[in-house]
Amino acid sequence: MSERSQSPECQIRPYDFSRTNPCTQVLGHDGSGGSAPFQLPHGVLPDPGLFYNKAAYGGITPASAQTFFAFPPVTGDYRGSDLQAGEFGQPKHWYPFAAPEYTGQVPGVTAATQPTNLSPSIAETREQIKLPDIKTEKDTSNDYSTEIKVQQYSTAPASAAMSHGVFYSPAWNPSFWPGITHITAPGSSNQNPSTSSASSPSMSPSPPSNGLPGNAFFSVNTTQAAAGPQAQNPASSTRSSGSSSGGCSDSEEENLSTEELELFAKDLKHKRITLGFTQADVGLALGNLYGKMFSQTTICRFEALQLSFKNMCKLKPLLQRWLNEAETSDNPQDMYKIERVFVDTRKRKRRTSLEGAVRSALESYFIKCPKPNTQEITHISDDLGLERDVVRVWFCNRRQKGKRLALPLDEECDGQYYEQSPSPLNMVNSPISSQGYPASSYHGAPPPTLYMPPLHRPDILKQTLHPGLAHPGPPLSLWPREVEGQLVVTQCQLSVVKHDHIG
DNA sequence: ATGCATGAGGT
DNA sequence: CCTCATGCATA
Repeated sequence: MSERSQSPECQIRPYDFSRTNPCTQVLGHDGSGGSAPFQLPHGVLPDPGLFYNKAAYGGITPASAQTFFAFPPVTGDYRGSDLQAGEFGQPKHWYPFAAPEYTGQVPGVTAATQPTNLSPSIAETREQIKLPDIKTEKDTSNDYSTEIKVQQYSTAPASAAMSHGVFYSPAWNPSFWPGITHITAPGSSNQNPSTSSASSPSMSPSPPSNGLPGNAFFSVNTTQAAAGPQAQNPASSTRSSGSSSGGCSDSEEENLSTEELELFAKDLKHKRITLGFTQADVGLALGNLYGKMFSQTTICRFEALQLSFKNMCKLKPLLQRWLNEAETSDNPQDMYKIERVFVDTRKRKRRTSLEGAVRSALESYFIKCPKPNTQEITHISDDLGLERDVVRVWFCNRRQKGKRLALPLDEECDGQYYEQSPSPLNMVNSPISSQGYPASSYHGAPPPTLYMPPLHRPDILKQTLHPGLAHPGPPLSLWPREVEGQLVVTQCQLSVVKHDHIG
């Protein structure tokens, strides 16, 4: 139970950065590098093994790197190949009534009824929910093809029914939020929007002993109406810088301040733990209560304030309600008694595990150019021996991460992303109103005009760059100049060059 | 807790 | 091809 063991506030604050300009630091390396600042990433990290003990990898030397992905255009769809095999991070049974497994233990829990002693039971539950690992990327390191043999968890043949996709409660359609207005759940139809919290059907209704929570959950859909109000569709949301109106239209709160969110997140975590729930439990509970479930990841990120402001606003109301109910309920357990959701059967691409050196290289590239164009991506991918898509996705994620971490809640550092800035190195002070938190407005934070590559946090930096690379040692790879003789004279590169001189 | 991935919705 | 929300898988 890792969860419960940690202190309510041991969470990390993603947004406490040092004022140091990472750019400067990093770039400083270039400068020090003198005339050879632009070595190719792999050149800079000749032997990953030196940095990481994972020598097992055999190191990704330029040479090996190329063969690293010898496989053909895997680009294809990873899914579909075995629609019915299923992915199995979790059991896929979903029973209209409680699933045997659950019922088995739930009763006990239900009977127990002591919020604080749920742990054991819950633990069990989770045990069951979680399934044995399936495979490790490392095992199959160079061979995607092998993945095809996938798992054969025979559980639910239901797969046929749904080609793929995650299934929320049967009655739910994914579109949930957008136009909740009047969805009618197959099973039930009693809506009572108004009393969202107090009357949540799933709260404690389920007969303690019998362990047939299923029913209770079905009615859940009703609540949906309640949860629905904020049916602002993500797309249209305006959340403009104003923040107040945009993202969260839920009747509950609109003018969430970063501070409020921060407090709430903390409160949530604390209470959640106190009540004996894990993040995953909460995610499931939300599904039971409001129809839309969330993963442990999301809950985790919420608590850690690692979601965009808009996203935080959107989720807060739900979590708030959950919290309210959880606190009031006699049987908080009911809230997490899950209705097992079908795990989608899509075949997900095997997660690429980027080796440390490669990651560092990417990081370096990122610093130089957070938004590489197609050509650049291609170059990078070639250079590192990665699939283009992997690189592309990496950058996407990197940017996203940057936004999440760089300016979450922390008033101080709002909006300075790389956002479009032609030259990240120019530290453009873009008024981005994209995903971050409402700028200033809240605490009159003076926006530091820094290029804030998400790495401005020492800790992050460290973890991202890895031990051996965090200091002015080996110049991190930078945009290669020897660009296979041509192309890539992009803004990014230009900026790099420019900066180079600076250094 | 976080890295990589997916997919919807937008240019 | 991007952003954004989100989640599986893994460290």
